[in-house]
Amino acid sequence: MAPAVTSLRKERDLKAREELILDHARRLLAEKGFQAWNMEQLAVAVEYSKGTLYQHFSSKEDLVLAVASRILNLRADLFEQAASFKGSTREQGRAIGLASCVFAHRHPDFFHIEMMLKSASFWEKASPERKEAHARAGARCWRTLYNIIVSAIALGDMPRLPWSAEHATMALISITIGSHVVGMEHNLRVFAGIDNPLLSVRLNQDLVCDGLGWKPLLHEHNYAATDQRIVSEIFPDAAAFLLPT
Amino acid sequence: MAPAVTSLRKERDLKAREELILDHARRLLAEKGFQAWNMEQLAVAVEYSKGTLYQHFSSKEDLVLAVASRILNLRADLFEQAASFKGSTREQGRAIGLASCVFAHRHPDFFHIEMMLKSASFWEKASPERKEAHARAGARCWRTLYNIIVSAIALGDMPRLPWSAEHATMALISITIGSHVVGMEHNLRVFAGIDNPLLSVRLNQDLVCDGLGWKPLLHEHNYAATDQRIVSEIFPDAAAFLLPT
DNA sequence: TCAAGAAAATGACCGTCAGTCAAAAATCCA
DNA sequence: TGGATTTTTGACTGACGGTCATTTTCTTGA
Repeated sequence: MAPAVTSLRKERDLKAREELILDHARRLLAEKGFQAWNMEQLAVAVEYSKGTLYQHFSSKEDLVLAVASRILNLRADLFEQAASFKGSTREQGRAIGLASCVFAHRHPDFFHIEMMLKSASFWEKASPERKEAHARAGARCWRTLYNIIVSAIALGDMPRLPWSAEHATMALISITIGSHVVGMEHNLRVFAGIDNPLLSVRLNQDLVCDGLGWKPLLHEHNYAATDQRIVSEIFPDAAAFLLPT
Repeated sequence: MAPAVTSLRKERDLKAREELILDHARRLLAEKGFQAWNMEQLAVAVEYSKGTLYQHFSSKEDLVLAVASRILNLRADLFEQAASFKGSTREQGRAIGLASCVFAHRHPDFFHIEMMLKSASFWEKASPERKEAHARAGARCWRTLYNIIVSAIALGDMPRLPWSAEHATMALISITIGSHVVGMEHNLRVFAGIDNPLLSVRLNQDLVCDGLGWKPLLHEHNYAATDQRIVSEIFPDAAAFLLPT
């Protein structure tokens, strides 16, 4: 058996190489999508052979899922930062809404990867460990919003009925995902005369929050001021596209 | 030059063969998804050669897009039927909401095809004609809902501000698509304890309609009775899964 | 320092499949 | 009927994901 000190270094090296592979894979995904590159090209880029790639990932899909999970964790990070905003529960919910826009702006390529994950035979080609890791990352996002909504109900900011906290969470996630999907659709944007898709996402989130009766309602509070605070306190570098000029 | 009568028959035969191909392709898509069948298998199924398939469709993606457009037109048919419901504008909107559920129930496999269309390099492999046909089918769905919302605003059922009819349409489409996407996500369903995804779709649609201030609001009207009427008058065979037992 | 054994890296090779095209078959027309 | 035209065919090509026998590198103990 190998000395513990040696095997630890090896493990570290292995982890570093995996990161290297993921970095390059992510770049290729952003630049070319899924089809327009192959494992040989990735191998050349990272300066290892194809066989070595397959020691880290069981398939191309498995690799892409790993990239997706890493980016999804970045989203969860943003959500958790947003949730730390000091204000009413609805303001905290709004901060998460802004976080989803910051994320979309920082990772515009991720949208297509996410759509890919929902389609096709992606999941049956991925390894169980990666699937679980992805589920965990998704759960982080879910939980962050869910906790705020539970607080909102407990504090009386949101009426108890007729929706459970779980369903309110799902509604907000649904409108956010749906708005992003529709916002990417070129034709619909033309029909609806939408030039700033992220603005539509936020308007739609407001709509659902009001529909849920989440107080203070849109017309009861100056949310433009809230947005100012959220941006300056949490996403200072995102002011350019989140706040009206 | 060939006689007109002959070339007409040929055109008809060609069209019939295209339908045959589309029927079988659709079956394969429903049974196996996109990857797990190939053009050779389809050729055997329709009893023509692979080369003949490529006289109708420029690529596998082109063929799948044609299938998708055909199904999307079926959805537009349902929407137009729903829009003919006699009632308030919000009731008509609700009828379209139910139509989207009827569609999801009749074509459960279509969801994955639609997601595929949003991802990857699908569009660059499809022919311009098929892309345009698909855009037309999408526009039919959009327009049906849009017209009702324009009426709603004109009649004062929906406040003029702060959302345009276009944006209200987009919001309802977004919540519908988003709810379907989330409803398909197994993990989220477990988290949220959702056993009937279609019910969530409808609840979320209600949420947005209320958020839009579309009168009569949910608590101002007995929509269970409306649902009864919509189902009996427009979707009589869908009572089993649309109405509470 | 070295040799033997263990572990890791490699890339030639395999099977599959979308898409092509020259040859064959079918159809048309004078 | 036979030659010209159109349509159909399926063998072939190139590309790619994935494998595994061979080679290279590293570890260990004397």
